[in-house]
Amino acid sequence: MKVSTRGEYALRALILLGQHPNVIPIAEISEKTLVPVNYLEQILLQLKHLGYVKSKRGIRGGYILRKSPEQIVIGQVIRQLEGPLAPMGCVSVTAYDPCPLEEKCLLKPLWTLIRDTVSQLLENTTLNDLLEDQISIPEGSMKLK
Amino acid sequence: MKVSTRGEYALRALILLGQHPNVIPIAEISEKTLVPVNYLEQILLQLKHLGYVKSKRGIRGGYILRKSPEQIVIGQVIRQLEGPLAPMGCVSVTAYDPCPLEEKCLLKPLWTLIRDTVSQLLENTTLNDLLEDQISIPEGSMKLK
DNA sequence: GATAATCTTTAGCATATTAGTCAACTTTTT
DNA sequence: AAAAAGTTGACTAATATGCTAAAGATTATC
Repeated sequence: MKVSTRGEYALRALILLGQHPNVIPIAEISEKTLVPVNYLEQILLQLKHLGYVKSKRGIRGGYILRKSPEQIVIGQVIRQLEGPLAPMGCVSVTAYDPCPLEEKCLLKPLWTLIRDTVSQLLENTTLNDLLEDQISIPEGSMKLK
Repeated sequence: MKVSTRGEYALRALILLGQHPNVIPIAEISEKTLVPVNYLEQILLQLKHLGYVKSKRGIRGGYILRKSPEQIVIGQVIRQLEGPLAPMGCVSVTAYDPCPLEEKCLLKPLWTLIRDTVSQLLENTTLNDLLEDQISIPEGSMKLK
């Protein structure tokens, strides 16, 4: 049930960019986020292609947010960087992968519930929520049965 | 955010065993769950060492549940078979792994929330719940802010 | 007690993923 | 022109995953 470094690193970079309105060179992002420069380049490039950031070349170049923090949905970033949020292919909406057992599978409801829960959580969190440190425990939290 | 086949297969086997009160040979479990025999042997062995099942050797041998379905907590099975439920080491209770950013990390609250949510879900589901197909969407579902 | 079914255990392998490095190249600014 | 900075792609090392092979140990039944 892990999130890979790629997603984590991307979010770190986005947070840093969200905290500063100006262009920041990769080297500085790397320092502040503790992500190796060369690896970070790949990730920033991908974020650029996805439209989250834009880059400026040359002597005072670097990266800057393209979308506003309210428009950047964490769930989407993670999905785009490291694949479906679903724990199993059989319950993935973005990468459905059928399974021969499916019909009478007693596990599917559980995987579905997990998928829905995690998805709901991440789809309703934006970069802005993170920046404002507004993540909190939902009120009437999870109850089964 | 994937669950590996190992956890999935273990649960499939436990479900099958939970559905039958008698000893079932590996070959039959393999057929019914669609898991390769040799791989299944490893997994059942691990489940045996963990105390979930017991085995009977010889000509009418096979596997049978050791604990009752109510006592088998899905979250624990998954954790024991494939490691911590937490999405990141920095928020894992069973395998905490510090991170230099931690203090001012704006991501940690999010990871914590995910960990707590998934954990709560899986820790409150037993094999019995699966057998009775009683997994359902929690009432006052997730709300952020 | 032989034997056949079954469990037990170890070793190994192929593939995929992850994390990261390196180096050459292009663009832009000064 | 030169320097700073982004762009790109190839390449590597480590690890995890999914699975196979095979030899050995145990036990129920005849």
